[in-house]
Amino acid sequence: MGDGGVRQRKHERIAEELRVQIRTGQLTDGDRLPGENALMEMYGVARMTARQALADLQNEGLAVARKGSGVYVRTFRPVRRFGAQRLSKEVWGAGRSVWDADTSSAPPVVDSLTVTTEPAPEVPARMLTLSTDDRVVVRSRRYSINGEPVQLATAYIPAVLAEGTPIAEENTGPGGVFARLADLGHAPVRFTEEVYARMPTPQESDELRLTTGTPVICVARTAFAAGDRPVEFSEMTLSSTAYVLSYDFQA
Amino acid sequence: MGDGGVRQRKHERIAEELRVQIRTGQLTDGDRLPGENALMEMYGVARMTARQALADLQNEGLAVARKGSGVYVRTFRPVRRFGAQRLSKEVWGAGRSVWDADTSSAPPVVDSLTVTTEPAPEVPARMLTLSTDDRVVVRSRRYSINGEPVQLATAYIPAVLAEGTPIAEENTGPGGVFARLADLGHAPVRFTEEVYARMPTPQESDELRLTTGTPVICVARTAFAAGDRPVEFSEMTLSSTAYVLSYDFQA
DNA sequence: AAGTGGTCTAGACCACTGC
DNA sequence: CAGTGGTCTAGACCACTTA
Repeated sequence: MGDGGVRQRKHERIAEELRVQIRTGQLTDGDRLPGENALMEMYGVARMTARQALADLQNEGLAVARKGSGVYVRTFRPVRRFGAQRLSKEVWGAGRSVWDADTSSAPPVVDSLTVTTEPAPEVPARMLTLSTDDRVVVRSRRYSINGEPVQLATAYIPAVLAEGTPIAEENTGPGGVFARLADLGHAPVRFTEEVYARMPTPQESDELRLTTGTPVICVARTAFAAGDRPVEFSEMTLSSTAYVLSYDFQA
Repeated sequence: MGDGGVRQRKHERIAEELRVQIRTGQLTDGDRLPGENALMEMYGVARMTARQALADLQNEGLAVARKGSGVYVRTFRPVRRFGAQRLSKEVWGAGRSVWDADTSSAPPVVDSLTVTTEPAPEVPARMLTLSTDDRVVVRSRRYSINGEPVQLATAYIPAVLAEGTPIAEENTGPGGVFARLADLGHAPVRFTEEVYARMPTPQESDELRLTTGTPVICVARTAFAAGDRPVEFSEMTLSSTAYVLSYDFQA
């Protein structure tokens, strides 16, 4: 005691100094941080202490490590809007994909797609007011932008509506699933969306090529046709580095 | 070579076995995981290897460490709805706080509050179509549920509207800021909200008492009065363990 | 007082990157 | 091939919790 202040852990002190350099712009987006060896010498610490400091920054999402190369500054700069207007009738009604509604440059591309028909899993069953004996068409896909995977999505449509229609095919045709539902007289008129955030599972981390310190945003959406009949349920997992969601509503 | 498969890192193997026990329900919410010493003996590994396995689980949000006690399973179970309907006119129009619209039990409580008037920071200035020379009333607060902090929020209201009114006081009276804006003839009629997720800063982590592996959800909301005049801008930082956002909209 | 996780040291070997 | 981060070992001391 008597040392005049709080004892600061060495790795915290190192991390904080690097954090300041990032915050003030001395180090910015692609810049290389001092490596383990450099920090060991600069601060006279052991390897694991230097590593801990760098790990702190990575877990905060401020840095990414590239094996064999170095640790680099990563500033948060999400790219793509994911808004309610993407579901407006004008968009899919006109035979364009909902994604065309997005503002920025390159549109997401479906990168992998599987379509199956199977008994409804518990959550989709509940949201679609089905029993788990009822069957649903399941469309799982991954979206990428410029070769970077950004979203995993799984849509569930009751088999009674979708079986034998283009909805159960790989290619649903212009306007996508919603346009086909409209053709069948089940045009969605209302949506509810639930949104939360969490850390990815190792599998999601892999499929979306996420780096340490990158959470995902989970969106669960239910589409209702006239008479409040639920006709589609989707679960989406978005890379938080790729998306900002936007919503607009009246008082 | 010749070992017949992919080399699996020891800490990954340990983490995966624990993950499976969590996924299958052998270990659930408050359960204590095997500690560092136990894992060292069970797998014949060094302390740092056992630590790495436990750290992996913590960074995924599957476990929390309690110093001097152990590492415990944490399953994701958000508590509180944060939806668009909280902003409907019926809610604040009737002199109740927007939070009353939330469904579940104990309402969030303001736990610390500062009100100042100052030149508009860059982002609020842009959203309120002000210059950074213009002044704004800044209301910063922290909300807690049952003593657990869950949200940080900062609201910005143009000083030309708010100065000398209850909006610049600590206690804004029934219905809050929106009701007072309505009294002044600037009732919000439309809102836009932008939502994204990221890892917390060390300061946020502290103020919201977040454990490792808990992201935050950031919400930036702008309220518009008649004639699309922006009258309030709020930045909110929500603990992802406490909130599910919900939205409802028409095609 | 015993056990726990948190910090730290001082080594080692590996796979990968980039010149 | 030199340098990097990733994994791993085998110790040590500390602050904290629990009983």
